[in-house]
Amino acid sequence: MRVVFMGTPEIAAGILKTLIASRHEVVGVVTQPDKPNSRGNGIIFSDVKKVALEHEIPIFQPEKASEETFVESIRQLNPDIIVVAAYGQILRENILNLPKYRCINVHASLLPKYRGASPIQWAVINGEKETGITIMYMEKGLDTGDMILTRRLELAPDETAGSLHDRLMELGGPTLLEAMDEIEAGTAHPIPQNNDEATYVGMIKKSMGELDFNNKTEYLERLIRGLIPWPGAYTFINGKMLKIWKAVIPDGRAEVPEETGDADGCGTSRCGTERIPGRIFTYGAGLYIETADGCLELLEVQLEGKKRMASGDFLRGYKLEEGTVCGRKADEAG
RNA sequence: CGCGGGAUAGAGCAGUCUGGAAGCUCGUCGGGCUCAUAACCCGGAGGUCGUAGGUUCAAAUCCUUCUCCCGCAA
Repeated sequence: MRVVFMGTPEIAAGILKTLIASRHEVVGVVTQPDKPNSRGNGIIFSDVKKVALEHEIPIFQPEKASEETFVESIRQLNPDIIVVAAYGQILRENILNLPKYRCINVHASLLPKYRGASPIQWAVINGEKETGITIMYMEKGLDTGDMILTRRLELAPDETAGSLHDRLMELGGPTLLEAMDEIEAGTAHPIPQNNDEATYVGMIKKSMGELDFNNKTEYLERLIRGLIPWPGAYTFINGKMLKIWKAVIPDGRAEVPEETGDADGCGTSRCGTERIPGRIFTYGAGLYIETADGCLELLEVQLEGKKRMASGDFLRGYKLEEGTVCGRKADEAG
């Protein structure tokens, strides 16, 4: 089939690669406009654009995908189908109804759950046991179209959004090709989504990564995994940002053994009786931080301006004073 | 030219302001001690102080250039 592909980030780029390697002909690629580089000068291309450049496929970067001039240029490519994966813009009917086989979408969740922009992260944060890829027809609503194909995937106990992203990216390509085969052969049997079971997730914001240690250990540990590699979970230590790249629940326990002398849930006797969420301390060779109901062991951290490193390395160079409490540097303003 | 931090032994850092013998905590190697240990003791190896120039009797340190890494803001 003649395919126009629309997508932007890495997961879309991975699916595009699979598509290019298949028997289908990718006649055009649509991606978000270039953005200024994060630091210094220059601009940065989307991952999808890089792949398209490598394979010398025509690239379109409209500010708005509903622009009539853009729609017309897609029409002239005469695609049989348009494949969309994490493009980042809402498509209107002037695009949706353009190709013979319409537009299909690769979505990284088991719809109707986790409709929206960040299904991968939330699957991790919510501690889901499984997630997957759904291929569906697109319609006007947000991720509401009829489902063509679903593939499931089990989450590992230490799954991060990054690792899950990679696995879903691998799963997404073949699933897409399979669905396209069915569509072309006329054997696809799209089934409508049960809207009553639908859930929505919005875009991940940077501020979501600021840890509130008044939460439970279990939740914090999942949140940290769900925000890797972006934006990353963080707190503040002595006014400086401390990113937490990897943390575990000590001994796999989150519950506080009550009325014991060392009731901190870590099996340590360091916390004493008074609980101060956010207090950071060392015990043996480990680095820990207190939460509402126990403590987290920090394994990999990154101080503002530094590289990420194992907590042991961090401790070797950082003068950690006893009783230091991490958290917002609120009182500095006065 | 958006703001800022950084580059010193395999790792993490101090030393730079106030120029004057290359240090610390670990790791590593060898030896010792112990029923035992993330234990302790003794000893060793390992660095053109990111690059290129300049100032100076003397530069990790002061001046200039370049490269690379990172945080923030977008």
